[in-house]
Amino acid sequence: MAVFFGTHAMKVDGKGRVSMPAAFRDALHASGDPSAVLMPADGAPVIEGCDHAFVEDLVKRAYTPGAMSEARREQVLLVLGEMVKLSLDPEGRFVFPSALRGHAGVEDTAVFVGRGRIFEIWHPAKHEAARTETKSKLGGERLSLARLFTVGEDKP
Amino acid sequence: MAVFFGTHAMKVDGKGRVSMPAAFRDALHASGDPSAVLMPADGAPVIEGCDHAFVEDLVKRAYTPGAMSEARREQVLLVLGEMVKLSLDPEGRFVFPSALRGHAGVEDTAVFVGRGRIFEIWHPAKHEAARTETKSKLGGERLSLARLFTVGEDKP
DNA sequence: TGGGATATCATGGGAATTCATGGGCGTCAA
DNA sequence: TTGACGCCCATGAATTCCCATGATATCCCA
Repeated sequence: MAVFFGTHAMKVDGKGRVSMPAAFRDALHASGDPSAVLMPADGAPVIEGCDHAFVEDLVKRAYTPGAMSEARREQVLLVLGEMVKLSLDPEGRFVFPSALRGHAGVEDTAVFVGRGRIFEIWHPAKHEAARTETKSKLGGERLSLARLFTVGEDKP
Repeated sequence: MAVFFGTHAMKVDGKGRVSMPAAFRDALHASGDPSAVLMPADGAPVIEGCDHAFVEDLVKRAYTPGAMSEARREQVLLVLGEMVKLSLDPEGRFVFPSALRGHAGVEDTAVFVGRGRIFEIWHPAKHEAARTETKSKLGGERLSLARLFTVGEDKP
C-alpha cells in the first residue's frame, strides 16, 4: 500500500513540468504501478492525487452490490470522470495539466503534502492558510503520535 | 512490533548527523523496515519518532470507514503532512533535519527516550525538566514494575 | 575467574551518488 | 509546418555511501 507523508515544495519549470518528490515516487513504486492519478478537489483550491491501486479499490467498492449507498456510488462515478492519469518522465517529472494548475492556483511552486493513501498539491500560501485554519478548527488539542494512537477517543 | 525503551544521549556531528541508538535500531529492524519517521510534537520542544509500521497502522485506521471520528481523522491527516522519513546510513546514523532540530532546541547532544511504540528526541536540559515535572504531576506515587502490573487501578 | 582477543558502537571526514531542475532534439499528429 | 509531447543530456547542490578511528563491551579459553 502506498503511504504518502511529509511536505515537499517543488518548482514548476517553463515547460510546465514538476518533479514528483522522491519520497512519493518511492511510495508509488510500492504498489507496482509507478503512475499516479490527479483530480481537482471540489470546493477548495487543491489537487488530490493517489496511486492506481487506490482508484481500483474505489471502483471495486462502487461495483460491489451493497458496499455503498446509491448516492455515494453516484459521487464516485462522477469523480472518476475528473481524474487524470500522470505518466512520469525518466527523471520522475510530469507535466502539470494546466486545467488542474489553474484550479489550485499554482504558479511557479507546487507544494506536495502527504495525507496517507492520497496526497495533495497546493499553492504555497494557500496551503499555509488552509493548514492554519484546519488547526484552529480542531480546537487547539495537542497533536502527538502517542495521543493520536490511543484508543477510546477515536470512536465517532 | 517495535518496542522502544531506555534513555540514550547521542552527539550531533558537524554534518548534523546523529547515531540512532543501537537498541532503537534493533527495535526498528524488528518490523522489517529499518527506516524511522520523525515529527515535531505540538506544544512541546520535543520530536516524536516511530517506525514505518506505526504510520501505516495509523493510515489504515484513518482510511477505514467508521474507525475513528471525523475530527480525529482530520488530526491524523494533518499530522501526516508534518512527518519526515529518516533513512539510516550504513553506520546507523541519520541527518537530523534542521527544522526539527530547531523545534526541539537540540544543539550538540540529542537525548533519545523510549516510550513504547514511539520514542522522543530532546535537548538534554529540557528533557530533565520535563521528566521532573511529569513525575511531580503524578503525585509522588511509587513507580515499580510490580505495582504497575497490578490490575484494578488501570481502568479510567 | 582473570585477562587478552574480538566484536560492536559511536563518531569523524572525504568520495561518490542521487535529486531537482534546466534546456535541446527528435517524433508524431493535426 | 507548428506545436505538443516524450526522451536524452547537463549541472549544481544536497544527500548518502565508504573507509577510518578510538572506546566500550563482549566473548573465549586457559
